[in-house]
Amino acid sequence: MTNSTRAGKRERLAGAAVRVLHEQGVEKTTLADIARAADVPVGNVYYYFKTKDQLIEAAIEAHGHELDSMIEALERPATPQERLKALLRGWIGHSDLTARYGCPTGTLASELDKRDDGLDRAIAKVMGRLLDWVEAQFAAMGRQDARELAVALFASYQGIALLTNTFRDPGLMAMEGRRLERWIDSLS
Amino acid sequence: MTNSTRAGKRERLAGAAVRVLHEQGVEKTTLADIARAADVPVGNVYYYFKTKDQLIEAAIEAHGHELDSMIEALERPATPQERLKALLRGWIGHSDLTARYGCPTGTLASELDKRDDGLDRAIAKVMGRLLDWVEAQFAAMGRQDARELAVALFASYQGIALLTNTFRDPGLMAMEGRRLERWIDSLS
DNA sequence: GTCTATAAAAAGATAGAC
DNA sequence: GTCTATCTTTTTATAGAC
Repeated sequence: MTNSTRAGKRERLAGAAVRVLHEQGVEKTTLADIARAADVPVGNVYYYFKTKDQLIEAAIEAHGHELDSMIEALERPATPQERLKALLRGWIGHSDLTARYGCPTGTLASELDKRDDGLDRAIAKVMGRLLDWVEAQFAAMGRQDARELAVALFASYQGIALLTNTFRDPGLMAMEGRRLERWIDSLS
Repeated sequence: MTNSTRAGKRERLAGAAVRVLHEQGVEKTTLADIARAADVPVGNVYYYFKTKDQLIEAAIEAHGHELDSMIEALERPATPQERLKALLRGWIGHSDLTARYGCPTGTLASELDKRDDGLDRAIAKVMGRLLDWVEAQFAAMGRQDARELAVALFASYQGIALLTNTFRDPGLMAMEGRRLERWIDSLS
């Protein structure tokens, strides 16, 4: 087998892990679940990842790359206000998935915090990159309190994702999303 | 042994479970952990609870009673604005604990959602009672959009609790708490 | 009613055939 | 490099002595 095939399976496992960890949570997910989703035999997983931790770490990295791509796409709109609203609309667009499984980043962060491996720091870094991007938008709007506003917006999203998930009601996310859009408009 | 002793151990187990589940999470917590915290032999747990699920359910109920007591205490201030700000200050007062373990209700809701027993509905009901109380305060302020405001406030709290936990920074909670106090004042 | 010892099941990890 | 079979550990749950 060539190296490219090897890389392919590794990435397939990491990609499948992102999906399955979001749907089932870290602790309820077995290596067998991920292997099945990636169409790889269970025992073979250990050729690519020495431990379950290393596979989770790869999943965090893969999820981080997805978020980085999202951020890149969000750079298109001309004004920071429009960019932030595009972010909000992206979140609202996933409200059905959020109602079922919560925010992928938030649920992962919450669960990894309970483990004593260092993986909670990895997901914190990923979340930090998105938070920094939001802060940059508020700064571009000329706000001195950009960090505080970024934390507020991000917290509102994480919180409404949790409520949407807990009450299984995508409508909550749509309602709060509209409110946050009005709030962003009011800041200009 | 008398019934009162029996009830005592049952409640001690449920109370210990509330604490340990908050600190370690549902999935990382074993019955042995809870038994140790309650000072009860492991095997004896099954005399009081037939399954782990039933013990978790009792913990949810006990946590619900704690929240109900908190709500009762929050009724003291004369105006709804003061009552909401008292709630905020209570949250801020727990920011160190939140930085270490997250919001007890939110982390529980997030984790229980991944299980296929029905316990996620139980924690949703508990959270719903607090949300309803917040809504009642906004309604008492004469707001027609009381539900929307209640969802927004509660989401902000749940979200900032998650960020506070993820970044291990109690200061985030203090900062957002002050912002929310100003926001409540601005609504009158 | 209380507790110990142990069974049963699940999941992570490894050895070794191919 | 790939995969099967199996070992080990952990944790839930039960049987039965006291």
